[in-house]
Amino acid sequence: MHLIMTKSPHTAPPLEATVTELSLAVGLLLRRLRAETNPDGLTWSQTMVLARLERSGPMTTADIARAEAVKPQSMGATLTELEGDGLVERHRHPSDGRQILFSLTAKGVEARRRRGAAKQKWLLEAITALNPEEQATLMSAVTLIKRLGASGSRHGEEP
Amino acid sequence: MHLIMTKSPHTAPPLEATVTELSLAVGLLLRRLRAETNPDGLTWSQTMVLARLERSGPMTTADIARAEAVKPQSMGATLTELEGDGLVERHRHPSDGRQILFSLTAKGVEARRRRGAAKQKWLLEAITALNPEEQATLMSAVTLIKRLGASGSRHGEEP
DNA sequence: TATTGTTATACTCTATAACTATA
DNA sequence: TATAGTTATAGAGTATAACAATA
Repeated sequence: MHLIMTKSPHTAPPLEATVTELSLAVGLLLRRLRAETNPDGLTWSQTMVLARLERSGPMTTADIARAEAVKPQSMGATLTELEGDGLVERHRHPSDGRQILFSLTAKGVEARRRRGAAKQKWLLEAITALNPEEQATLMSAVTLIKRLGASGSRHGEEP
Repeated sequence: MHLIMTKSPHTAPPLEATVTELSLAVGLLLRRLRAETNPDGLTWSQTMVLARLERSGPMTTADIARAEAVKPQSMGATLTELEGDGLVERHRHPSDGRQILFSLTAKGVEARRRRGAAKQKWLLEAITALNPEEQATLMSAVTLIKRLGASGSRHGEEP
């Protein structure tokens, strides 16, 4: 069991150190993920949206924006790119003419399948190299980080 | 103890799901952190560099770039901004005329102190709201995430 | 020749503001 | 009037490429 220790107990309450260390760690990992995203010419953000649609099924622009904690306009831009690449398609909402549902196309599903094999190999290997206890800790932490990411926000929760 | 379960056991090995879920969670949290960074007019990246210099002492451009997993040119831009704001200052390296050491100025130290109190209040509160076991899990995971972020890379390790 | 840093340029991601269409 | 989405513009954060100075 590894615990983060601040250099001296009097600097700050441990939880403040955790905020800083968590921020640094998350920033570092995300930059690594971003830097390596690209077997299909997809950016990291595009990949994340595809992953979410695959997992959650058809969603509206606003729904995806809420889940990813970005503004609808920003998500609209990403979806337009993905649509241009033929990876997602739009459908009219059955009862509300304003809303538009996005879902993966066959090509989008295929892109997800290919990625599963090739991408983020380094991260998969790094996680595989952890011992079982560490893997369990990481998986538990993922749910906690999601809660933190969704907490105290005007944003909606993730499904 | 919370475990992430994939919807059906046959979709993918659990560790692949962990890669995806970890990516989504980290992306979400980082967007929240980025969005809220700004009591002093500092951006998130600037804040992270100040935090690192505070923790590790004087570092060269290349050192910081390695630690943050960005290119030296990118870090150079960030450091130039911070220098322009009077938060960091440069010093000649004692033995190598090519290298430049950056350290916090008094104003930079003050900015860190003020931030400790005010910033990322929502995250500190969210972490405080976790139970002790969850907090311990999170702290353990921070060290794991740092290792993942540094793994398999041409980048150096973090101090 | 290899390394550290700088300058110039471009792309990704996201935000804010103003607008249109539907509820 | 409130909500979903679109269009236009801007800024932050990086990257790549080409260069200068030092080792």
